[in-house]
Amino acid sequence: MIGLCASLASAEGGFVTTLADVAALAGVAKSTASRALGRPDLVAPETVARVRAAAVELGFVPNRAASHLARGNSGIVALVVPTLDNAFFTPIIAGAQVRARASDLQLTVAVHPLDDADDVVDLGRLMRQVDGCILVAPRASDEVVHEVAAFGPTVLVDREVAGLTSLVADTARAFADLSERFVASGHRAIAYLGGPVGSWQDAQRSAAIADAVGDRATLTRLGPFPATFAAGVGAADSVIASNATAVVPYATSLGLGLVFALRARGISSPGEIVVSAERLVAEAIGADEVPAIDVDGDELGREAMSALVDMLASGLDTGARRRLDVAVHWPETTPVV
Amino acid sequence: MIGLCASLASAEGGFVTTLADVAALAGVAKSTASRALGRPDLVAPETVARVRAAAVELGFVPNRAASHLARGNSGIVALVVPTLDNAFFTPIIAGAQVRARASDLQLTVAVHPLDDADDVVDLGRLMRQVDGCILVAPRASDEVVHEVAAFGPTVLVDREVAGLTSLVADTARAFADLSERFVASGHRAIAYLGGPVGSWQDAQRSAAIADAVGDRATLTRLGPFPATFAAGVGAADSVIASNATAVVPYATSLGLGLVFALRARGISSPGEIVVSAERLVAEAIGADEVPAIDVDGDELGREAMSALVDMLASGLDTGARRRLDVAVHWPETTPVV
DNA sequence: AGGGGGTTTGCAACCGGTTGCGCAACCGGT
DNA sequence: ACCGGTTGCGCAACCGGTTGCAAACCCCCT
Repeated sequence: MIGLCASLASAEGGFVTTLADVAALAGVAKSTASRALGRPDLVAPETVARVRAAAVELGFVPNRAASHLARGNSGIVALVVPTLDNAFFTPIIAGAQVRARASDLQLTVAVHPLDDADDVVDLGRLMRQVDGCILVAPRASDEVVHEVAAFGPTVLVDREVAGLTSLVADTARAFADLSERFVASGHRAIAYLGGPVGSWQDAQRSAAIADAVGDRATLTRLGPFPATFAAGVGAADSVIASNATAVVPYATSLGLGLVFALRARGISSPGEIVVSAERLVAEAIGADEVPAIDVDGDELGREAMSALVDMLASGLDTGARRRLDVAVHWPETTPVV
Repeated sequence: MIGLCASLASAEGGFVTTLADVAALAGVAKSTASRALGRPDLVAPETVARVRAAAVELGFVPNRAASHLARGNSGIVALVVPTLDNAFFTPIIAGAQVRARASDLQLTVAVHPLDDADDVVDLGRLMRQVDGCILVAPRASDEVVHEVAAFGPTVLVDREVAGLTSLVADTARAFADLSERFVASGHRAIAYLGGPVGSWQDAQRSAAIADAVGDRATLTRLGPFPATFAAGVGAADSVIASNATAVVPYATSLGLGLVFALRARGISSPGEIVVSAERLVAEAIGADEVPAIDVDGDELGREAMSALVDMLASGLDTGARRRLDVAVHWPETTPVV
């Protein structure tokens, strides 16, 4: 802890050791100590060793504020998510957090739906304070995304926009895979529960499924629906009306709601209607026989942060687009028509 | 954004304005400008106005690193949670985040189960870098909590330890309330699904329920259980064996698992067995007739951060314990025995 | 022996707010 | 008009790393 008032400082052991102390103990100049710790390649190995030993002995912890002031950066990166109420985002945060700490960066999580262009002003203020940003903005318009990205180094997550570096979970591919298998195991009527209006992923997934199914089965696209449990419950009737025997829901919560509502109507799932799910939910439902996808949100966050760190280190934004595989779990016991 | 390399800086409008610029424009010394902005009571009102105007005109954003360096603090507070996989913690994070930003503090979320004394060392390193800490450590031992708190200003959440400032949701009180009402509406066999070993809240809740029920009904305490869906499923048999007509589960996920398993066995809930729930889950189950509690995690986080901010500002740790009311939702339609 | 190139190290000037101290102007009171 | 007491403001010294620049030194080659 730093700079506490007396009553609080009492909890604190002793004084803060500075780089100057380390340098003194090692018998070198402050500058040499700094380089020995930060860029050892510029200093004689023997000196590096001495300085390191001194640092360890004194329990030296560099003062971030001083470092950032001198380097002219903030050491903070922002992670912008639309909401915390969706279980899809929290693992991303956790993953990004871990990777950020590994690179000694502070992560600041900003909750911003960004569905409204006004938010950009707010966000702009925040962005002036950070070195870079990971943007999870599934529903923002391309323009808004561009505006935000213009503030500085930005990595987009789960969404692609021309010219910007992005990292997406290839859920569309996984959904295509699922529908393909549904068709292959005899299903002739498939329904896709579409996601929220304007969702980039929804467009991708919808297209991928249509492509995969082709004319080998009828595909009913329902929606758009918000990614909520309630919406899933509400979708049950249209699903039944569609006569689909297999359903691929846009989101976890949507599917869970549907399964719930179907069961309430006496329709077993899996059984009469197979609803694909997300791995964790499949486990929760207690059903091993549910086809499921497994998006590794943690990896998504980690890799996005990696990309941002690289960007910050190299100083250039390659605009690269990367897609992460999404595992598909296809149980032996999946009902066949 | 600060300090970008050329290719990235291109995205950036112009130069960073410093306090010196503001001072120059206002025609005062840097020191006066600093005071005008930070401690207006020390400066002539007319001067304050001029400086403020200059600051606005130049779009001045103070450099945090410089400020922290000069003041000798870090502007960072840590929020330690045992895991992110539990929906109980995320609203706390969100609430704390909001309040922290309002006080211009960075929040760094550290995931630390703290069930192992070794973690303290890790955490110690982190704590040297921050101004204070909010600790959510439901299962850590009192000793470990004390050790962590010794690092600096600390606010405990959802747990009380002698001598430390804490803020808890009075779930125990709510649980007592629930059991009381169960008894009043005729239930004569009540079960409590206990939480994880060593949980402070579990001890509180268990005791509060026992106290509330007294000898007016039989109370079966089951557990300990981890706060997971699976554990809830697994608890179904013992619940049935207990002949309880009303169940109060320690945690949301535990109750959800139980309801699921009961339904799978053809036992309706609510109906034959009433399982109390958490408001959001009750909604999800689609059952308005479920007695539910409503812990405002957001408020918990917000108020905890408030307490920490006060502590930091005043410089003294009062060791105050505060309890937040937990709302109890008791539907008209709750089954009566 | 003299000179070139490379490495190692120290000096000192930053980075941009904050704050102790001192000077000056201004107050009402005698 | 003189004086102790405010009040308002500026000077300059910090806070603690970082880095450009140049000095000192090494090895090797001509």
